[in-house]
Amino acid sequence: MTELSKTYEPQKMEKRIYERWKKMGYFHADADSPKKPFSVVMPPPNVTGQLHMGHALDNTLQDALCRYKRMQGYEVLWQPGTDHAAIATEVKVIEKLKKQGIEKQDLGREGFLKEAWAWKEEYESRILSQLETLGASADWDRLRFTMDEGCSDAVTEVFIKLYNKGYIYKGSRIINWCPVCQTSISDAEVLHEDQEGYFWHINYPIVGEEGRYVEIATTRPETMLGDTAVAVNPTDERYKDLVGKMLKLPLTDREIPVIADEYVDKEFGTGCVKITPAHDPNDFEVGRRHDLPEICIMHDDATIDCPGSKYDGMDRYEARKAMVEDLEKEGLLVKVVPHTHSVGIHDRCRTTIEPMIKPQWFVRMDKFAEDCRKVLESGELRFVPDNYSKTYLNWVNNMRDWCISRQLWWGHRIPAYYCDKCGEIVVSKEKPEACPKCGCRELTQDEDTLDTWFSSALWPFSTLGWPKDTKELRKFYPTDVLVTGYDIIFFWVIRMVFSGVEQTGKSPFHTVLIHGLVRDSQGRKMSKSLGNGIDPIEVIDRYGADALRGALLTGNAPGNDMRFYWEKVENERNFANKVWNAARFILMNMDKAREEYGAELDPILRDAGKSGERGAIPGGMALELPDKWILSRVNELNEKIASNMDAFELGVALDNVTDFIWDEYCDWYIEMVKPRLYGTDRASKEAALWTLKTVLVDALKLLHPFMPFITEEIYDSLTDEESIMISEYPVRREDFSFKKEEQRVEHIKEAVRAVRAVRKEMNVPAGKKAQVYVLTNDEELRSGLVGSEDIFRLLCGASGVRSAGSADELPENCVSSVITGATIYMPLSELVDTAKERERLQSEKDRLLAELRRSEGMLSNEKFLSKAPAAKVEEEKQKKVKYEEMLRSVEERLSAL
RNA sequence: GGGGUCUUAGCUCAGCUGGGAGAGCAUCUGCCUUACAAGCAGAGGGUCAUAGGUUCGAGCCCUAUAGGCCCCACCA
Repeated sequence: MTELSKTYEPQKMEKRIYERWKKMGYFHADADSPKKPFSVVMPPPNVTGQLHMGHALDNTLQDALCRYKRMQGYEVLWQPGTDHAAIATEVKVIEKLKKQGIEKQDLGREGFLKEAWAWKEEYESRILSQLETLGASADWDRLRFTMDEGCSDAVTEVFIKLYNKGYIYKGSRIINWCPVCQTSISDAEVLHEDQEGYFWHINYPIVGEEGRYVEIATTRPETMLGDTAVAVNPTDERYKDLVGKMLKLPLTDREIPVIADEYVDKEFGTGCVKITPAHDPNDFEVGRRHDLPEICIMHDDATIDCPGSKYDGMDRYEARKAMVEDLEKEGLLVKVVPHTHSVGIHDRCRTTIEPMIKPQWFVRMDKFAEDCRKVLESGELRFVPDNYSKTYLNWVNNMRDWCISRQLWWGHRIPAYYCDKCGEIVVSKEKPEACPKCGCRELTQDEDTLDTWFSSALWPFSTLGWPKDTKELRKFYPTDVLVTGYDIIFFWVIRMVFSGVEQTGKSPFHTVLIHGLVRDSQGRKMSKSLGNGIDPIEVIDRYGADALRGALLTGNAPGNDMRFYWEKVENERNFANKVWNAARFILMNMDKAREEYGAELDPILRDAGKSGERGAIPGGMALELPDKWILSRVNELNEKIASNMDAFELGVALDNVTDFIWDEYCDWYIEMVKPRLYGTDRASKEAALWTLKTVLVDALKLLHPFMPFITEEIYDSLTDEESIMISEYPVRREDFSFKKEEQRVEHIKEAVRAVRAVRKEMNVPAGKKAQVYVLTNDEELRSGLVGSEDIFRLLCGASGVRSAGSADELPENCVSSVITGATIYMPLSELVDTAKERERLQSEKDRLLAELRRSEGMLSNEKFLSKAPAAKVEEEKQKKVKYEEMLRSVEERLSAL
């Protein structure tokens, strides 16, 4: 047990608590445990980066789920790890070396990799410690890295299997080339951006027909050096006679044919398209159909590769300018029309992609797309919220072969070897002794590495030891929930799904919980270039991890974007402070009671809040009305929160817990109980203290998945248990259900609110006490209200509560308020303003009349009576009776004035 | 071009299978009441984008329209 400090200072406790959890081994998952498993793999953060708001949200969600399941008695595995982030890391290391005046090539492959590993060690530890600051309860003993030995084995294994089954092939295709990163990238890594550009209309002279031209339009004139044809639509009457003729390609001495192809849109541009098979994906297809030569005219850095030409060596844009000028000089430039078109850029460095033909490795997608569809349709895989199934299918239905080779050093090297003599390809784990075809003993490994996502695709099972048959795999695979943002459904989720199905026969998880982006307060994406990102660690330093977690989860629906507001964090911190002070209040009063009654009280208070029999209401405990009310309320809450959690409505769950603690527990229950704590009735005091503790313990447990630190700190002070992290999640229990009392207290609350409102409206000074009279026919209600005199004294400045049998028994000049089943009167003669009072009653009357009209309208509608459910009709009838009664009271009161 | 999604109080957003419009912040008015001013109490504020339809009943379901956002797509 620790003493609670006077003020809530998260900075002083969070680290200490986290270290203790770690030391106690609470995060560790035991593969031999008999408990039911619950497993989640952490989306591995890149070793290049640091924690941003997206990570904070993603990991808070996972942590909340894991903590919840752990308390419910599951053997929880939250599998953490990091990703080598091939391109991103390689680029960063290159930049770092450049600053030291070193080029990547100078170091050679081995030397460069050494630098990269050093980088990884440094940045990995940084992001991991940031996750700890957030409170992540991941099993750090099982930390993995996409390039560690086991994960690398899995990568090789999968590559070889897929190759042998024919799902991986090598071929010369047109791929996306990044001239800055100097590597191929997959379609998924290309962003399309609309850019302002031009249409250059150029005349290509027809050979042998002096003065006749074909006018083509292009957005990229520099590629004409690689043109090997001009295409027209076969049905285009305008150009029918041209098909088969040759054109002189300007700025060169080459001649190219006019061909006919369906691909050409007659309506667009001039209807004539220059075909550059080596630098445009569509032209590539056309070229293959017509068996055209593929002339590559660019180096890897996007400078022109055209020996003998004046443009050789120029940058692509420099060449464009020079060529346009030359065309103009030759009189071949017809016109220049402004035109916005979509340009492909690399998502990492935003460089304009250059389509190039290169020999690359690909994964065939048709079968895997089918696998992806199947697991969704069978229900083996589902998305929360469900509408992301559509996004997923949309992707799956449009999948093209996946280019997996990268011209990088940092990554998994492709396990393919080439015979130096005959060129035979051998795919194998180890370098073969000799070429199986020609027997040559000289073989060279492929220089390329694999796309980062190739290894992350295996993450759910490679981290559990696959391809070995480990007990971890048997216990925790397939995993339960994958938590991630909608932005990487394609990059990652889909690839994990088909990899899992292919390698293990199962979807790697049954539920994908999708969350949105954390945006800035103006709704913009947080980004480095805008400089509008907010560092989660800074938020934690100022307000604590609990407050940040609360701010990220509260009121947020799955799949929706959210905005970050400091005010939200502040509000969560205020809530934490509220909980803190409520706990202090209870501890204080328990201490006082102990001083008063000695250790006799201990057995009762010790067991309050325990689960099962020990926490049951002690025999002889004199629970009072408010005690039963709050016990009943928390009992219902326990059930409600669990069902919210099970439905992944974490935002709603947190809101409900917050409302309960702040409003019902603090503002009502604690206030109602104060007179008893300050009084001398021992039995009453005991009941109050027992209830205060019991309810607080349950509420803390419900709150723990969201705010782990503060709940642990208080739990530690309040109970003799080891840790809230391993305590039992509260469940509904019959002995805490008090339906009738719940209703009674709701009436008292209504009465208290009515008295407060009237006093406020009448400007009754806060200190002035006034008698409260209750007029009602409801015997039970009367005794309930009169019996709660103390509550009224404390909560709404009443000097007492008396019952009046009839209006005659009331003092002169009362102010009144009609509530459900009763009218409340206060003799405030010197303050009563009859006109004002009449006005208030009149508006109350109008409100009731409107309610009655609505109610009567429904009840006189025969269709409603015949078609609506009986319970609904009955409910409406009761409302009508209630309103009629209230209306009568208001009218009586009006006529009395 | 295809697909998705949103439009609810001044602002940011909840509103789960259709059954009397909610929260936080902001605003206004009182309170330093011995757990908490990082607090308490009270109040104002919405034709739920528009138009139709289904239904006894629509913020919620269907159709169309307007506007916003996102994703995908090879139109030179």
